Amino acid sequence: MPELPEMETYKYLLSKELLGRKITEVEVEREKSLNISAVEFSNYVRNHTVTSISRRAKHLLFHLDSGDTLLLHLMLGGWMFYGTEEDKPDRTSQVILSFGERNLYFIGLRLGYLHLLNEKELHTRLASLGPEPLAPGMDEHQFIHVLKSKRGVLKPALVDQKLIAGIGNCYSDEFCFQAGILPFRTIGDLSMEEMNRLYNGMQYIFRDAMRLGGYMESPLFTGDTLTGGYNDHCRVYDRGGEPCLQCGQSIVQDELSSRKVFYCTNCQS
DNA sequence: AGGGCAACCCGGACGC
DNA sequence: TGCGTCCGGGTTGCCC
Repeated sequence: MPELPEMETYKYLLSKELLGRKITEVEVEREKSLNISAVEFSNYVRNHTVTSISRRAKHLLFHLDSGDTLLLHLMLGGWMFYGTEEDKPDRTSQVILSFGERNLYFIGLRLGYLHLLNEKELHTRLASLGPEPLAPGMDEHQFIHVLKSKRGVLKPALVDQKLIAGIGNCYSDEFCFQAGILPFRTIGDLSMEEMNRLYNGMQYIFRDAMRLGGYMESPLFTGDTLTGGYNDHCRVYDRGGEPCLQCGQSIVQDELSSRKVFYCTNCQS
């Protein structure tokens, strides 16, 4: 669900709102979303200031002036809303952080979580993640090097967070479509030219999706026109049975290592 | 090493 | 309207 471009959009918009602001109140509706008790969590977080917000893979990191970090993973279907009590969408939230009048609502955290970690714990938690797909060092040579370090089927490799971190079910299909490669191809069978196309597809799709605000369905706040701008731009994901926007042939919905997968057999080979 | 799979979790969509 | 049922899906860990 929320993947790199969606979290990057959250980071961009929330940074503008929250940097230097103090968390005035904490409300925990669902203790399981935390790694410590609700009382401890509140005591450690309340009256601390958000000094910066960063992203690592599909995680969002709220750095506090205490030196601790709130590590957020939205997993499936998690999302956020920032606004007043009246603006709040009619959904149950698991955690609410108040910044004076306005609140940051964490909604739809099922397997998702908001964990309070010190520097060491944070480092340990993120240690197994692979490199960022958009890091400066991730040029085509590095990408191909990383990809070829794994054998097996392409799509499972693309969504493997230990290999490259931040790609999920939707964008892996979009990269493959952009590159004209079927997602169930084997990595070892890909030519250099195809791997280059995959790299360029990843760069293009991710940058385009970030520019347009990702595919989250709900706005982050009232009047937010950025979030979700990419909703109608997916060309294969969740378009099973619909015509391919490039050739008109029906998009195939299939299953690959117990994941949904979408592709066009005419445009991809 | 890679593939397969169960477990985790529960709001909300859907059916009757 | 109201209640019961079941789905979704990233991640981890285990087994083969």
